[in-house]
Amino acid sequence: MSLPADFYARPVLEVARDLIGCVVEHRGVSGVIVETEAYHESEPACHAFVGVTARTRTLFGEPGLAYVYRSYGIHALLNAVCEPAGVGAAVLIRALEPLSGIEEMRLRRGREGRHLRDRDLCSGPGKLTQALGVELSENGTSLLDGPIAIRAGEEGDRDDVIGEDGGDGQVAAGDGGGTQGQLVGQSAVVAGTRIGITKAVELRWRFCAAGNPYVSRPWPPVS
DNA sequence: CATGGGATTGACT
DNA sequence: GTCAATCCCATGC
Repeated sequence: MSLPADFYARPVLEVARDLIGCVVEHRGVSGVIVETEAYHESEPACHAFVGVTARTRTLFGEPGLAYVYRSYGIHALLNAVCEPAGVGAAVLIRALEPLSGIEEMRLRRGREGRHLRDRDLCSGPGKLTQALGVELSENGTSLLDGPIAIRAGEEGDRDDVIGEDGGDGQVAAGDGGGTQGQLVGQSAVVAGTRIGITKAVELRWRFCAAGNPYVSRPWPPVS
């Protein structure tokens, strides 16, 4: 069962957090979402910041649509459109923990895929679309009953978010740094700053499964 | 119509 | 650590 439209028709930050632990399936392979980022029309890092254009049309569409666009002229990046229709917002899927069809993922990752560890197959937004076989032409398709499916994970509630704070941008002081890798079941989620953007860099709108080795980059940063 | 800048990755020094 | 690849489209003249 795919997640319903109501799931996506909520504030994009909630959806981004709740998608951690959910499962994406496409063309015979699947993986658990371990990293997401939220984007909203109210902040300049979001494509929808400029309003409705040919490029951003999907972003302003129905919640539960797939927004797929080309990044750096090379990669396809996969997003889930959120909030009510008319509001430009989406969650970028940034990393997966491969679940099924791993050999197929290796093939789709090309020559190099054969030599990769499982943890490197989907550890980035461009890598996972290649491993899943997601293409630009799937922009605007439905995540509810289209070619790309997202369903709830096996785990139950995952309400506790580590690292959220009063909004002053400080990282919650890492409890000595040594316990970051301790999993509290699968439910712990850490919030941090988004990657690869130049605007609104201070917003901590990135969410990762705490201590999960399949994320694109660790949080907190290893400086 | 010309230009510039990416929500990245992999190869290379 | 640096850097090129590559293309869509928003912006400005």
